[in-house]
Amino acid sequence: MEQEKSKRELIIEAALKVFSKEGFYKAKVDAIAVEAGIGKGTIYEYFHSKEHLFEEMVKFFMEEYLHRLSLALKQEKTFVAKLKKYIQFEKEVMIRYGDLIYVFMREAHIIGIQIKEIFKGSRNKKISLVEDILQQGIAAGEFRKINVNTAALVFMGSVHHLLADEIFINDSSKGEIDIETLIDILFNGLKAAE
Amino acid sequence: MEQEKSKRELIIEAALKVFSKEGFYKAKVDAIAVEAGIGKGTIYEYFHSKEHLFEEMVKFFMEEYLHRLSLALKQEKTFVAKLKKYIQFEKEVMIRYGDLIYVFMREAHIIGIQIKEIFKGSRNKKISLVEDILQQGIAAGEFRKINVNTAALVFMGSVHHLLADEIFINDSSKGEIDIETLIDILFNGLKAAE
Amino acid sequence: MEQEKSKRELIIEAALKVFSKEGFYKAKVDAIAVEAGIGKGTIYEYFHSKEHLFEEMVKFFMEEYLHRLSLALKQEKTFVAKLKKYIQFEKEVMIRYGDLIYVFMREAHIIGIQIKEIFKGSRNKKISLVEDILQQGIAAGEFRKINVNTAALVFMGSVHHLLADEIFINDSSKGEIDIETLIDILFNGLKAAE
Amino acid sequence: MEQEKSKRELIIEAALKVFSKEGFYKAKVDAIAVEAGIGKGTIYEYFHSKEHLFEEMVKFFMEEYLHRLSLALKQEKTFVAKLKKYIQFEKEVMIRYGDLIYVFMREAHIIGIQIKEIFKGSRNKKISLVEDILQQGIAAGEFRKINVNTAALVFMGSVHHLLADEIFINDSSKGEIDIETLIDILFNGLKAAE
DNA sequence: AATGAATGAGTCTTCATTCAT
DNA sequence: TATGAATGAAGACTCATTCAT
Repeated sequence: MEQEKSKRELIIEAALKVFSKEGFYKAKVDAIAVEAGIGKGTIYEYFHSKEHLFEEMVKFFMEEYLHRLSLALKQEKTFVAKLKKYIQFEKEVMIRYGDLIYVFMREAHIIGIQIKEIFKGSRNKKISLVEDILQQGIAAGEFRKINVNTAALVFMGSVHHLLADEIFINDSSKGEIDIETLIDILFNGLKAAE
Repeated sequence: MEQEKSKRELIIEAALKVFSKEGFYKAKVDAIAVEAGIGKGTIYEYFHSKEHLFEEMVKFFMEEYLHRLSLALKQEKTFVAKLKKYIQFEKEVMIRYGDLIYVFMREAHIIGIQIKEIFKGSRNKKISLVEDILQQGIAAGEFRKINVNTAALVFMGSVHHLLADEIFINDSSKGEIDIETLIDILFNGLKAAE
Repeated sequence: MEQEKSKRELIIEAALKVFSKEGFYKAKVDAIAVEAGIGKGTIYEYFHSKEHLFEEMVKFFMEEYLHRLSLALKQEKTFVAKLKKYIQFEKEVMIRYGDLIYVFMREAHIIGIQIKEIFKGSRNKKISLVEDILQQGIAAGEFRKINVNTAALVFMGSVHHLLADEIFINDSSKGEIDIETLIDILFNGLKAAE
Repeated sequence: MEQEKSKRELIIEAALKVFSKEGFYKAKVDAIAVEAGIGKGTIYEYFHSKEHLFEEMVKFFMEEYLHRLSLALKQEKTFVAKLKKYIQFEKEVMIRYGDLIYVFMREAHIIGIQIKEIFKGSRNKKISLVEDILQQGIAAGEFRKINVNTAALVFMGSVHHLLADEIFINDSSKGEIDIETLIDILFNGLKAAE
């Protein structure tokens, strides 16, 4: 039982490596087996099909991702520190796995797997985490009583775009985005002082 | 001559429909031929391979996209109107073609096609268009002298995320994002008045 | 009429070049058209199919080949000179066209074209030419009253093998076979003097 | 191990049958699979491609051929018996496989496979076998001190031509060549006694 | 008569999946 | 339970042939 769970995770982690690098169609089941250090047939002892493995891997990744993000944010006290932690966390994930969530969402859609609900749920949880931080800022009197959902998406989108720009377009594998300017813009806005 | 160009474009447009719906690997050359209303072999009269067709289609789409965006922005006078036009334009493209640029970029990477430069160029042109608008705002004394590159990415990322959230996650195929709140946040910031 | 014959021959000669270099299957009708400097469709005005063109080309080649060989041999008076002329002629053909007759025979067989009779007829004519020379030697009292058919095949086979060895195996594109030794062996035999 | 070698050879032998009958281009991988009584995909477990299979089959055939010829010749004591054995061996091979070596050489050349060296090596080994026999005759004082290389080629070419004439042209599937006359001509020459 | 753009039947090859061991 | 040899459905691509101009 313990053994089986361990092997299952072994496969999922190998799948994560291969699918994130090759995408669903270019990834070979063979390559995943090699990555996991097991026989090809063994994969089919734990998953009905390549699609099923992909689906389970997505679930695993999303849960793990949200769990770790949640833990990371909890480690910080102030909402500013939390926002900066969020940026840091996203940066590390993007450097390691690339723009995986977008990619998985897209591929799941093409494959026809019904995991939209998983993405929706995960995404909403993630948004909630950011909304909570912003709410904390409002409660502290530091932020205006703005629509936190929109604000959360603005923040997340900004971070995502800045990171993607650095990492995927400018090939800066460090993703050295201008955090201070970002925070400044989001906090103080673009408008000139009247 | 005129005829040939017409047939080439016919294929590219069919390819755009099929590739945007199915992605590179799931798309069948056959399906593109059917979509174009021609024989399978005809595609190979105009493109060496499926990959070549994909590459040419991406170039075509990116050029067309930037050209239209540029025209749309020129139609507006004030920078506020331009920013709203940008949102409108992005919304329409995303509703029609989905998150194509992200998708194409990812797939091109996996296929191994050397079109990163095309994306890079296009992306930089698009950023420039937004930077120009923000610069106009600064020149008009309405915006602070902020780093326009970061600001442009913040704006674009915000718009993209809000739209993607509406269209892909919440299935609101209209993408009814909260433009006023977005503009308010970006202009005035999150901070409470002191 | 004159015009048509000319174009037909033009195509056959182009076909000869391409088929002798590429073989039946690898040769493209397109390549033959390019070689002939005409449009692809034009070939089908003169021949029903690739097979038919191949068949007609084989007939043309065999007739031309035998005609020229016959003329070349007639130019020589003595049977020794004729035999040497035969070697010279075979050498030139083999350098220019490769081992075409074998090849055509083989390919015709595979394609399923009924030209075995053509080869049979041509081959028998060629054997007759050599038999006549040998008969001339016998008549002159220079040769024993040996079975001329077998002797002709021995001579032809010897020449063919020596040439093929030089040209195809040892890459000596000149085919410098040891004519004197060949003639010596065939005339005087291998046996030591008693 | 034993099993794998067995399956590999099974495929090669099926390939030999099909390629020798159809030639490289007309032969279908499917047909080879059917001939071998296995699935189409299995062939690709043992060979990268149709070309690779062809190449390996040629190597196999050439080695087997030379090995058997060598053994057959060793069984005979006198050089005359060895020469007759050579003829007998060639006849059997040609009846069974056709003019395979010529054909394979030609096709390998067209396909562009680099097996010319294999043919060259095999051919030289075969020539050596015949040269050794002739050398034995010279050593025994039965043959003149003639150039054995040329003599070997004369002998081999004569045999080949006589057999090809019988088998391919005159459709005598028995290849009943006139061995006595051949030996007589080669031993005693064509010349009339002085 | 001459052309070459258009076609689609035909073939090699890949790879997810099965199943005997 | 774990394996990997065997399979064959599926798909990219080629090229002989047609036919409208």
